[in-house]
Amino acid sequence: MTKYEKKIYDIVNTSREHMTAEQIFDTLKQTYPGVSRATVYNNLNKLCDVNLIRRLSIEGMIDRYDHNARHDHLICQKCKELVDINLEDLTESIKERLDGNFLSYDLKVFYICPKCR
Amino acid sequence: MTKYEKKIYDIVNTSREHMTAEQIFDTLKQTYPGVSRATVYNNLNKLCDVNLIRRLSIEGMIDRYDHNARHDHLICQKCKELVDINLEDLTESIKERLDGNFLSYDLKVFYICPKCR
DNA sequence: AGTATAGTTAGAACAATTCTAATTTAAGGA
DNA sequence: TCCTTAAATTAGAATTGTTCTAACTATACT
Repeated sequence: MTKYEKKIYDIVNTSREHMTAEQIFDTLKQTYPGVSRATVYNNLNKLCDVNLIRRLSIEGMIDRYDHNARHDHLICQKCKELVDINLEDLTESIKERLDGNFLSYDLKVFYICPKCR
Repeated sequence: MTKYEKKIYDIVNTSREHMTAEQIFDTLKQTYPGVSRATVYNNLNKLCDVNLIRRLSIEGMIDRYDHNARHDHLICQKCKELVDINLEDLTESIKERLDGNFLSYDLKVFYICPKCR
């Protein structure tokens, strides 16, 4: 792991804020002012490929990056606010269904948040 | 519903192929050669807003549009091939958890497809 | 018919991400 | 330590899916 890869991994894992690439870029600049956007994207892609972090693609919003501990997401359909939620772990039941042939899953729940109701 | 809205709805509902906006545009041109891309996007957005169709945002691929009957998706992490799958319906258990405050959910399962194994 | 409203159009604009080619850094011998 | 090669990083151009804009058209309602 290069210093950038490590630092980006740390930023994503420490934050509980579902950061965008741009926010990660800004944060990284505090430590390495000369860093380039391309480095951020390169390393984010690398980290996602090896499943060290998780990319969140949600309709109508740009990609966000999240730590990889098992959890689900709750998204307000109006304001798009995104919060963590822990629903029942489906790993075993999906594994069974797919004959063990399974990598990960991603569960998003849409609702209207208290503020928007 | 305008003729375009209706036709776009039909195209998405008839296809079992998770079409992109561009593919829908091409198909629509067969019936209405003069149609504009903006019309396709406008109507797709409208149809998604009222939940008549479903937008699929999956990391690393462009948005696709799908009929809205309850089903889940299986995605190959290598080749990104996308297929339908029907896993256990989580609606009731999520509703319970959120005190009825719930719109819909979206479950994606990542695996390596037979071709890529 | 006349007027307001909604829908459509072409293409410019935008923004997130990827690409490119040059440069820098790191790693592993000799 | 120096040399060589591979890997990582850089700046900014390019790409691309999508939205925006302003003009135009169709539709619906008095």
